[in-house]
Amino acid sequence: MHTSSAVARWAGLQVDRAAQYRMNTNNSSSGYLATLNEHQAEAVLHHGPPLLILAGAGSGKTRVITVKIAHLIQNERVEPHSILAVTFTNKAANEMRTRAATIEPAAADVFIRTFHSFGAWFLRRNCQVLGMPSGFTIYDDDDMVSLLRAIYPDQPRNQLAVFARGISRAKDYLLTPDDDLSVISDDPAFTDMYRAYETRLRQIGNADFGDLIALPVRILRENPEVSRRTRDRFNVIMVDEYQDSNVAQHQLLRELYSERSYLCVVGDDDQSIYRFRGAEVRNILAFGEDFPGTQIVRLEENYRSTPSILRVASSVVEHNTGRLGKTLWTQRADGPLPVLCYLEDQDEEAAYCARLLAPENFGRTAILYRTNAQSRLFETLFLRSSIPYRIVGTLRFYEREEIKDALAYLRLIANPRDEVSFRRIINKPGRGLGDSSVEKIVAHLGDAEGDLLVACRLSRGSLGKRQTTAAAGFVALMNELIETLETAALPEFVERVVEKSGLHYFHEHQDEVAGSQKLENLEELVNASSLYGPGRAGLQEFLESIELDSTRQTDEEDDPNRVTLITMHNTKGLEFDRVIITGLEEGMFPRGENESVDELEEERRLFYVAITRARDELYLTTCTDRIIHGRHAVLSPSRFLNEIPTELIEQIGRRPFTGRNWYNNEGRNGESDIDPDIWDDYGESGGAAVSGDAVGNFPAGMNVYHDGFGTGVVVKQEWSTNGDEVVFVRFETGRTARFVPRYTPLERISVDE
DNA sequence: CGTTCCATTTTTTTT
DNA sequence: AAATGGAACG
Repeated sequence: MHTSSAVARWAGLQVDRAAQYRMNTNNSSSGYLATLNEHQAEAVLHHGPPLLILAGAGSGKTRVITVKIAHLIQNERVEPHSILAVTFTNKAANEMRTRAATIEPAAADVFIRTFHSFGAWFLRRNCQVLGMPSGFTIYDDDDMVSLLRAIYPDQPRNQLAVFARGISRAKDYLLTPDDDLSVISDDPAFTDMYRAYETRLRQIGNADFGDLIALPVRILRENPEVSRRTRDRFNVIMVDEYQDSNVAQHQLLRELYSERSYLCVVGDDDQSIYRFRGAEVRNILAFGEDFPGTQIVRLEENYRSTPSILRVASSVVEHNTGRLGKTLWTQRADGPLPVLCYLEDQDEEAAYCARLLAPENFGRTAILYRTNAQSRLFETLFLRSSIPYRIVGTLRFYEREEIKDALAYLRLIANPRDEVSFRRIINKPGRGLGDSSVEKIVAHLGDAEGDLLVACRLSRGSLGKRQTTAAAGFVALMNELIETLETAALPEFVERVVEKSGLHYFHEHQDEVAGSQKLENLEELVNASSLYGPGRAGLQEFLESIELDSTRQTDEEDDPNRVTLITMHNTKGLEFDRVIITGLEEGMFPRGENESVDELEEERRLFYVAITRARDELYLTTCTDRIIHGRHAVLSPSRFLNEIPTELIEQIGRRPFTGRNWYNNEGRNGESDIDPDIWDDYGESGGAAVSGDAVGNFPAGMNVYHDGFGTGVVVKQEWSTNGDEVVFVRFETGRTARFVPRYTPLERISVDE
């Protein structure tokens, strides 16, 4: 599914051929080379100075990397375990592992990791030099906010989330609280908060995502011995999707690289879509400056898409400035023109997608959207119409409440200083230890060397009688569980945690009341732990695997004949026969109103990535009306659609008037949207305010019907400067809209009370 | 202390 | 629509 059929066929072919070579000759990858084009072969055979492969979409870069790995092992006699291959996503790492091992079994020993997973591995074995315990667990974004909340209980959550993002961003750029942070935040409080956060996190002994990169860089810079050992360990370093690396990752690479090692990075500046988390396209544009002597190979032949699809992709991305510029070409025959369909609303969009689906193409089709929330409607409809689907990524199994609760118990057992986890579960299920008790306990952390269980014991004097008993009970529970950890197998232990913590009982009850399936989810967590060994080591591995990859890993009933629902970001590196890109409306995609040129270009690159996932067929959909935050919103087609020459696509349905709509016309000063809050005020005042004495066809208070919005009541009526009657209607849906009845089909209705 | 209800708000993408 | 946070109440 991840692999193109062409590539899969090719890889399969190579296995046989490789086997023959191993039997007859003395290991040679010349067979692979025969199937590569000139530039791909050049990239595979290249050695010596650093290599930058500029690989366009679908140009077979994964093939190049995996063949190169095989080539290095077979012909260059490089030890597999001294090869480090870095990717950005777990999915990409898994795929690379599989494909490399298919070509060359010895590649199973190649160190293939995501940047963060490599950082975690490195940190576990070297964090002692920072005085940090190796039993750390990894805090995600949520945990960062929780930690900040523990420090600043009075700050609203979303405010702290802004600071948490700032801290993440600072770490992406290797900035500490001692550095000039004005590029990150202009809030004068930011530096102090960052400093306080760092201090607390170090006390707890855990690491956040940023630390997984930043701390290794620091260790490598400050410890020549560790640095030497690490550089000796990896003779070959390869990095995929380099356009999405951030400054910290770039610096980490510099620390890992030495004159004696071979470095090869692959990337495409047109596919940089992670600027929001610190990715610097500059890393690839100026790669040669940081790694002198760098040679460049370009891969521009596309093996994936039809020319019709590539033309659309190019027409879009050409609107970006500041790109290296490349022209993709293909030998494929022209396919059908991509289709652009104008639809009324999101329900019609889902229905349209459903109509495009048939059992023979379920597995060949992917539906793409900008935000995870957009998957809902498709899910609902597909469930009803029995269309099999799978959702990639969004199913954050480990982010569900009950799972996070159970994980918090596990984490607190793994690290008794984990304050965030402690706060999460100390009173869950309820044991009569509320906020005030928690603060009293936490106040003893100083004397307890940060150990929360010790703090619980120390706080005996300051707590009330009932609370003291509750705290003692909690400590006893934890100690009992710790004992279990040392004696039982991991799943047995996890099951005991779920049971003894009271979560099982609590959710058993909740499930009955709410009809939820939380108990089932908890059981799945127990199952997931069965892959890991016993004791602290096993628990730690289990937790790390979850922390670094929050998507559900169980490849359950892996029926390949299912429609794929996926965010555009998640499609990176994937390809599908048929791709439907949905939600192409201003405000949805590109997202936001007043974004900078840079942000807009990033969205455009995302569109480019999405388009280039398609092999044979491409569909684009855009809606006039969409419910956002529970309210109707009138949207115009994405500006990206205007960038596609009309002769390159087939258009279905009617294109709404550009920029505005028939029921939201005029638009003063070019602004077609009117602040709905203004209308709400009229609604509150009973719709009495009518300027002037003239009575039109739709006076305030009249009940009306509109085809798109249903029934509503006129809350205000006035006359425009050119004499047209203008009415404001508040619909039952809660939405208020402005109409000029002369242009708008608006019906007067009577209402039977 | 803990629950419930009401008002308010909502950057989205991922490691 | 969903999730948060405050206020009010038991």
